[in-house]
Amino acid sequence: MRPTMEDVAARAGVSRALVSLVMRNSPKVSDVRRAAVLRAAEELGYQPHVMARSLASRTSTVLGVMVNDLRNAFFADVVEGLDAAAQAAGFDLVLNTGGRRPAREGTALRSLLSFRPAGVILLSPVVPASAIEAAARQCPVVLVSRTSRASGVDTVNDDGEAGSALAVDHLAGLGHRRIAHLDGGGAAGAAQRRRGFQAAMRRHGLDPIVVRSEHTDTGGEKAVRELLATYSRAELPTGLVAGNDFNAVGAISALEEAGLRVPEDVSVVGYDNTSLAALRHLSLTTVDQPRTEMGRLAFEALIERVRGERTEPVRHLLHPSLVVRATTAGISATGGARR
Amino acid sequence: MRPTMEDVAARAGVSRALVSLVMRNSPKVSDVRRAAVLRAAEELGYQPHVMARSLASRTSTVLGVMVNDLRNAFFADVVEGLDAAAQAAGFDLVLNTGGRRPAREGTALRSLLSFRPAGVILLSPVVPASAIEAAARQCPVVLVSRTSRASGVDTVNDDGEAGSALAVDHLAGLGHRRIAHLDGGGAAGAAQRRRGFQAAMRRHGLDPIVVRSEHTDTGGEKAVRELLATYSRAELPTGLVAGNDFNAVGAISALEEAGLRVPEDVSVVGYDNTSLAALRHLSLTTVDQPRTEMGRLAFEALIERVRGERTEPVRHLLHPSLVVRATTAGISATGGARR
DNA sequence: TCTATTGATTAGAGCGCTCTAATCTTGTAG
DNA sequence: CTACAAGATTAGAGCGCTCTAATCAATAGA
Repeated sequence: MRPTMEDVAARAGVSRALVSLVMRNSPKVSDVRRAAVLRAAEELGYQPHVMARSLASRTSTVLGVMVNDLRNAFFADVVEGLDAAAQAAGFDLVLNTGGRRPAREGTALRSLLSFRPAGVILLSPVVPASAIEAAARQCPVVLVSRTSRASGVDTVNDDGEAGSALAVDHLAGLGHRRIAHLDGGGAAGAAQRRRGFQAAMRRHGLDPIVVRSEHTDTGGEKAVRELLATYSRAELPTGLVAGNDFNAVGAISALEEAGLRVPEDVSVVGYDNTSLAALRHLSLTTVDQPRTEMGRLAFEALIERVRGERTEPVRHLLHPSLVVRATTAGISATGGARR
Repeated sequence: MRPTMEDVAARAGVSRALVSLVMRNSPKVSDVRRAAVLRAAEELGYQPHVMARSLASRTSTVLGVMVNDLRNAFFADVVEGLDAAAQAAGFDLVLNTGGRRPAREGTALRSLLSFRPAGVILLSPVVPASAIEAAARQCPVVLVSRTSRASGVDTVNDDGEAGSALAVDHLAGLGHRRIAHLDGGGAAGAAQRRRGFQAAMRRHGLDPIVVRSEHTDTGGEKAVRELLATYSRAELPTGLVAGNDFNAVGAISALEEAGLRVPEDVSVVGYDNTSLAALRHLSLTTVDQPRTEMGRLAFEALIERVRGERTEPVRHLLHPSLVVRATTAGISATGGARR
C-alpha cells in the first residue's frame, strides 16, 4: 500500500496537519519541520493523493476535455496547447471522445462531470445546446470551434471569414479574377469560410463561384472535375480557395490529371496549415489557425472563471494568417504563370 | 452545490447506504426502493462523485495515459483505441504529455500516479527504465512502442522487422534487386526496421543498401540526393524502403526533381500508413500498423492485471500488413516500368 | 407461539486529505 | 516575573462515498 500523509507524519515526528501544510507549501511552517517532513516524504516516496485532496478541499485540479475527433490533427494541436497550459498551472486533463455521435458525446460529457472538474473544455462538440447549458450549470464551460449564446459559456473560435478573406485577398492581389471556393458542406466552420469567401469576392468586385464539396481529398477531386465540366478552358477559374488542406490536395491532383499545372495555370490555397501543407512535395499555400494558442486561450478563459476573476462570457475570435508557399502565383498576360 | 447521496436518500426516504447500493446496481435492493431512489436521483440530477467513490472503495477507474507526442497521428490513433475500450469498460483517461523531454515526462508520470490510477499506459515514453520500474511498483504499467524487461510491465509493439520484411518481399517479388533502405536514425523503432530490412535482403540473396536518414520529408530528400550522387543512373537502386511515410514523400519529391518517375523508374514503400499515404495524390504503398488495435490491446493487458487475472508480463508483438498502392511497380526488361 | 432463515435496510466507521479553531511556544514589553 | 501577541503546531470534524456488520421485517418450520 502506498504511504499516506499519516505515515509521513509518523516518520517525521509531527502531526498530519503539519505534513499537509508542507505539501501545500504553506509559509507558516518552520524550516526545521519543513525539512524533516520533506525528508520523510522523500524516503517513503510519498505523493499526495489528488482525489483525496480534491474531496477534502472541495476544489478540483481536474479539467475535463472532450474532443470531437482525436485523429484530426487540429484537435491534437489544441489539446497540446491545453495540456501545456494546464500542466504549468498544476491542472490535469481528463480526456474523452464521443466519436462525433451526439449520444456518445453526452455520455462522455457526463463522465467528465462526474469528476466534479474545475471546468470543462469541449472541442467542437456535437451535443445539443441544452446539454452544454446543463453542463455550464455545474462548472465553467469553454467551447472551442463552436459557438453558444449561453451566459456561462466562453468560446474560442478562429475567424473563418477572415481566413477566407485572406485567401481571396492574396489571389486577387496576384491578379486572379475568376476564383472559386470549394465549400466544406456541413463540416465545422465551413459555413463561415464560405461566407467570408463570398464577402471578400464582392469586396473585390468579383463574382463568387462556390462549388459544393467536402473536407476530403476525394471531395476536392470531384469538385475540380465538376468545375472542368462546367467551364471552358478559357473561362476556368484560375484561383481555388479550398475548404481545407485535404480538399486542396485532391483539387491539385485532379487539376494535374487534367493537364493543368499548379500554380502556372491554376493557383490553389488550402486551409488549416496541416503538416501536409508543409511537405516540400506539396508546399501548399494555406491559411493557418493558431491552434496551440487556441488551446492556451481556452485554458485561460476557464481559469479566469475558476478563480472567479470574471463572470461575463468571453468570445475569442482568433485571427488566422496566410502561409504563402508554392501553389499560388500571379497570372501572366498570356494566361501562363509568373511567380 | 451539486446534490450528494445524502440528498437523494432524504428525498427518496431511504438511507444513504441504500442509495449507494442502487447506484452500483446491486441486486439486493427491492424494486420499489430502487425505483424510488432512481426517481429521486433523476429529479435532483444526481450523479455519483467518482473521486469520492474511488477514495471510499479503494479502487480506481482512472487510467493514466502519457503520450510521447499528441501531434503524431500514430499516438492519436492509439489513444482512440484506448479511449473506446476504456469507455466501454467504465474507465476514464487522465492524459498527459512530456513533450519528448525525459524530465518533463517524469513530472507528467508522477502527476498521473498521484491519481492512484488503476494503471498507467505509456506511449513511447522517453523516461529512463528506472522511472518505469518505479511506476510499476505502484500500479500496472503497459508500454506501447517501447520495450522493457521489467516483470511488472506489459508491452505492446509492432513488429518493425516483419514490417520491413514485408516491404522487401514485395519489392523483390516485383523483380527489384537493388533496394535501399532510408534509415530512421535514432527514431523509435528505426533500429528494428533497419534490422528487418537487412535480414530480409539477405534472405533474398541481395545486398542491403542502407542510407542514414531521418523520419522527415527533408530527410527523405537528402537521402535520395545522396543516393543519386553515389550511384550511376544504371546502378541506382530501383526500390526504396523508407523509414516512414514522411520520409517516403520527401524521397519521391527528390526523385521527381531528378527526372525519375515513381514507380516507373523507382518504386517507393513508406511505413505507417498515415492519412498522408492514403491521399490519392500520393497513393503511397506503405506498411500499416494496427494502431487502434494496439490501444485496445494495451487496455486489455492492463485490465487483466487490474482484475488480477494475470501476473506474468505479456509482450504483444503485432503483425504489420502491407498496403499496396501506386508507388510500387515491377521492372520491365528495358529498365522501364511494368505495373 | 417461538425460533430460524432469508432478504432488505441501515448505522457507523473509515478512505486520505483539508481546514477551522484551539493549543502550545516563544519573544518582548512592562 | 508576568502578560500577551505572534508564530508554529495540532486536534478533530468532515468532504462524498463504500463496506462490514448489525438490525429489521417477513415468512417458514417446528
